[in-house]
Amino acid sequence: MTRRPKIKDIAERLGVSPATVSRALADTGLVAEPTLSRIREAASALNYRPNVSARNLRTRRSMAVLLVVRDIGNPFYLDVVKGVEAAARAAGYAVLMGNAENDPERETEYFDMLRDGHADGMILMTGSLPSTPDFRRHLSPDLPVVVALEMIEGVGFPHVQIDNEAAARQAVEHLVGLGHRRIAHVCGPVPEEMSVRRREGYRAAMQAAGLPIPEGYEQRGDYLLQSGRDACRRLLALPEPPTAIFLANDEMAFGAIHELRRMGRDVPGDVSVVGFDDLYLSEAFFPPLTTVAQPRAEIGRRAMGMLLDMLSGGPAPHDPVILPTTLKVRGTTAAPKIS
Amino acid sequence: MTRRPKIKDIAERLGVSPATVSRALADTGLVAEPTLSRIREAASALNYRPNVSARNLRTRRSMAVLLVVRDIGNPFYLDVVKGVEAAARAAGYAVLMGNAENDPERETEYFDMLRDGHADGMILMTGSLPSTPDFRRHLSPDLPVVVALEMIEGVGFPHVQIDNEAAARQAVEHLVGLGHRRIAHVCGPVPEEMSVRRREGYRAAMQAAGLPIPEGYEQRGDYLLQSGRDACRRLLALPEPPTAIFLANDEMAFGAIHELRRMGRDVPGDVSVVGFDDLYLSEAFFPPLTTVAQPRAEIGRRAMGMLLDMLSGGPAPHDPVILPTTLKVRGTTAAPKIS
DNA sequence: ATGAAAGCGCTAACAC
DNA sequence: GTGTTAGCGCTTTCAT
Repeated sequence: MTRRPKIKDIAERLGVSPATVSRALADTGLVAEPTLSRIREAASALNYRPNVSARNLRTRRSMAVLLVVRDIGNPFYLDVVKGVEAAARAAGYAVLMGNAENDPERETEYFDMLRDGHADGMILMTGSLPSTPDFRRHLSPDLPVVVALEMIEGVGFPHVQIDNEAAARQAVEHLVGLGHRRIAHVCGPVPEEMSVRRREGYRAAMQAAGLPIPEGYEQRGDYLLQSGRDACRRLLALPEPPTAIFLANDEMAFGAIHELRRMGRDVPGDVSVVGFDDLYLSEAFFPPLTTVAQPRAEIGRRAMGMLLDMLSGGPAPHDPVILPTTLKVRGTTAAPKIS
Repeated sequence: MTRRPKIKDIAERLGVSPATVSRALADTGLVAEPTLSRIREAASALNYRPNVSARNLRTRRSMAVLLVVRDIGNPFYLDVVKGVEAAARAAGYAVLMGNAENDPERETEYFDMLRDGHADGMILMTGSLPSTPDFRRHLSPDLPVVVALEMIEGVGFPHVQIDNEAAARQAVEHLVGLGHRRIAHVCGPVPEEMSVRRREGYRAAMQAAGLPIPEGYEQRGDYLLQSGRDACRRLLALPEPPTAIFLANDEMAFGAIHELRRMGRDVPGDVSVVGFDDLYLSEAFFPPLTTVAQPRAEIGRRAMGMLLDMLSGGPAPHDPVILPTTLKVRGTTAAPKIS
């Protein structure tokens, strides 16, 4: 036997029909005992494996899902991907990797992959959708798509996410609670929804505490290390520099801490720093970073769970699933010096 | 039109044969101009996309590759995955995610996925293979499999990797060059090949420098943060504690630095630390970590490139591809205090 | 409980 | 340059 065995081979060997072999191997419970065992043994002996293309063609399903992230190289996604993978695996689905790189054209391609049968469903972790009319025309809210981490408004896909605004607010309240009054914020690339929400949380907390947001206290970043550094430098150059900085993600927070240190400031002695995301190893930094943790693996699992429900004919949930965040108070925040 | 269009629909609409449509859409250059354009336009108007299951069944290829890592949650793989994804994408291949979790059974499943047509080839980044006789029996060296990062001996798969021993040796030589004589090592989970090689590099460098390796100077770790901490504590409890520690990866190095700081030791003032891998953000630590960088994205690209060559009928390269590493001298290493 | 037959949608021989 | 035909390997009516 040099050729890969197919169902027909087993069937002929055993003098049964291909249909029976298929039924036996699929555990349908429709095949009676003497035959069942013989088929299983023969399949095992021949080291038979069903051809997935043939099966997919026939069943019109691929038993695969497509996971599309903004940047596969960003550690931020590690746990989410892990959660998705685990849930998919448990349900017998394979996971295809999608890397959008913030490129609308690529995103379109992933939607195409969905349509052409590469995958049965898609989990989208990009903050936006291509805006070409051609794309919009073919967009339907009952595509098997779940949006996770990010928000995409106006297309009716189910979401699983956190309350970014409330979480940011909590982070700033922590600083306020420590006695800080001069608190600055470095936001992400507004007007992206996530960046806006985190900034809104900052503003809400400041207002609730009756604190002003002086000119220059809101700096714009892009979630990368260098932008944290740059924003920090600008903040320290202010006539009244802040005693605390809340940055919209951990990576920028590391950049800021670096810059502070380079300029001879102690963290948290001179300036407190709070991040957002609780990256892998954020706790291992020195000092360990105070930050907002989101349940990333759980987000991945839930997103996959929702997708699986939709794929098995369930209705697309209309309300977004909001998962709780945790403020991790660690070593980069302290009371301000008496001034 | 409510149903998904198929080739036949286009063919009938245009009064040509399905074969012609297929050829036109596949850019075979076999269809002449009046027809060609009409077909393209019709396909575009109908928003036609070929069904991949049908195509895969017919062509006996899936145009997908399987990427299997030890732990998808480990940041170590980020750039490798990115490199693989980029190369695969450029060649028109999709990437399926495999997460072995050090479980031989799972690994077997991924080999099965290869056989059953889920993917045309596989990139393996696990250090070992299942050892069950059943698995070994069906193992052939001309499976389209490339091993990256790790080494798997005795099965004849092509490899792309770094010279772990030479790289480790270089790291230790750096410490020797700074004047250190009491240099300890925290290795990975020996007897895994990678851990062994890095340890051999340490030993070779010590021997070449005429330095002894006192009892207890070789500690065993498991590449995780906590084991770096623990090993460090044991090293400091030695009668003659080391002035420098070379750890087999960055994560353990962070653990060690943490522990050193907790015990009031300055890095690099009291103890120098060198890691291995140059993790994402290792440079952002304080002090920035001195470590060995390997060209991870390039490893991914090359592995994928080799796999593509094999898939297009090229011979499996017999000699492993060895990519160069770089010692990144940063802030955690300095000359020892005069003692 | 099993078999016969059809067909999923595509591409590749082979004709013309 | 285009059409005809067959068939990839499987699952699923429908019949018995």
